[in-house]
Amino acid sequence: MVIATSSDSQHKSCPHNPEISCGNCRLGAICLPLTLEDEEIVKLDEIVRRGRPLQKGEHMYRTGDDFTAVYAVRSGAIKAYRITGDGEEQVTGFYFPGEIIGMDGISKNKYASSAKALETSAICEIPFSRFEELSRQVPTVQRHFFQLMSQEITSDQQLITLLSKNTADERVASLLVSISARNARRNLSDSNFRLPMSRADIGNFLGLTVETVSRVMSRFSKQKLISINNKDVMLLDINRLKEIASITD
Amino acid sequence: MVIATSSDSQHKSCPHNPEISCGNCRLGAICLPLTLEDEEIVKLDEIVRRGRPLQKGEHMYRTGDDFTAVYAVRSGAIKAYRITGDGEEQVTGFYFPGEIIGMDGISKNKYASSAKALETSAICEIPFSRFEELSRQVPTVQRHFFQLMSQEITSDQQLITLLSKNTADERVASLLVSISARNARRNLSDSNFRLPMSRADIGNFLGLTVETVSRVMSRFSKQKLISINNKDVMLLDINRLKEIASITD
DNA sequence: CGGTAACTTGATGCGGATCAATTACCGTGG
DNA sequence: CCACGGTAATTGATCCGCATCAAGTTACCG
Repeated sequence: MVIATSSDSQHKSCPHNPEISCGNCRLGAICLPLTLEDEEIVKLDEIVRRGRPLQKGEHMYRTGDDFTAVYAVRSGAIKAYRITGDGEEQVTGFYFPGEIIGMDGISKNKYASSAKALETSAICEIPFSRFEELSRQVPTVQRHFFQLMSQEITSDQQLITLLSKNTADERVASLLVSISARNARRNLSDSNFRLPMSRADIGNFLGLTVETVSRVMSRFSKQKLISINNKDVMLLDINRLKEIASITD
Repeated sequence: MVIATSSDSQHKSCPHNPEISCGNCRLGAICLPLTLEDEEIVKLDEIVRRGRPLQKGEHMYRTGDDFTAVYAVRSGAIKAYRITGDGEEQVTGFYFPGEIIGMDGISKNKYASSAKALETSAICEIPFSRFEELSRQVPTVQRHFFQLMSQEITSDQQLITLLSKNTADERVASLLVSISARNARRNLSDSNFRLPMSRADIGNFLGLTVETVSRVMSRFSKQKLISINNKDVMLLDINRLKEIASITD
């Protein structure tokens, strides 16, 4: 093995490593391959394209771009957003490793939203026409993709409920608990993590201003529910947070 | 033809008439068969089940029921809603003839929401496992269903934006314009219709109280934008309403 | 290390919620 | 057909949570 001279010599263990397949990706258990047999994963692998990682701020796609593919996040974090009639941004979701994004493009064959990287992120591109074909051949793939889209619908509906009924405290607690749960799914700490998005993005997503988000988090901190150091968060009392978020399912 | 003695002798021209197939349903142009060839419509017809009409207040399904089918509304109007952690209702959508409901049940194989009739409604039940099979055989069916789910996602995201950014006036105007457009799609009047849902349902859906909905509508009425007589609405200045709703797409 | 963007904290104001009281509607039975 | 009771809708008065405006403070990046 050649000793690398540049600083990216640690590349092989880097989570953005492109030399990976669905078969050996440690996200297999939560990503698209979830229910697949080995030979089906091979077929999926033939379709999936892995490009260079996106840098922070780079777009995967923008509103109005021709829809060609859905994307699986392999590392990093992505935010999806739309632009309102009067030019404002509305964040519609945050996507973490193992999650699929871009399904809103199917209906009109153009993306209805934009997606950009919140930090350096590796992405698996899944060209849709080839994937559609695979779906027809492999019932479990079709079923699983129906389920993924359905999941997107139910999570959007949860957000609708949140925006319609909940207070600022409840909204912020919900987001923290949600991120915690999604970390747990990836076998990461459910109580100690870094928020990849800005306070502005959080506020935008939750239908609150930056100031309100900041105040709520400060208050949670004073109440010893969380401990914050800029973007690093520690959940000190997850159960209480869940209560505040009034998580039922 | 036998002269009917009972008052439902007008049954044959009634929109709830069960003696109908996808092939002769006048909603074909906007419903599931949209893109299908004649022989494919026949296959779809073999799957679709048409039961007796639902009376006002009757449920199609409830949260937690086993997911077995998606449903097409043939006549009437349906509201979908979930129950929040603290027992409150959150209306997530209204569904009119030609629209498909129940797709949120796919992901967990249980319905995530409940659906009930706002007035007497005829429903086409589409058993999902048989439909899945048809999707695999007929690519256009699969594609069309992907599109329907995607559409549900984008319309949920529009609602998210509405709830997050818009004022009471904008929300109410949006709903009126939306219902108007959906009526137009069915070749009904886009300016003169009856709201099948209560003010409470409207408010719940839009994240407002009954009182606010009532006030906004009264104000719109004073401004000669609409004319209201209980549930009957006439849109007097659709363009202005669209401006208020700041419809872009 | 300077400049700028991100974040925090405080003071004030407003849109819509809440509380309260009529008024209009509708199904039901006399 | 009309009287009546219950529900839905309207209208008014008050209140409160979060937005807005403003002023620091801290992190970040070239």
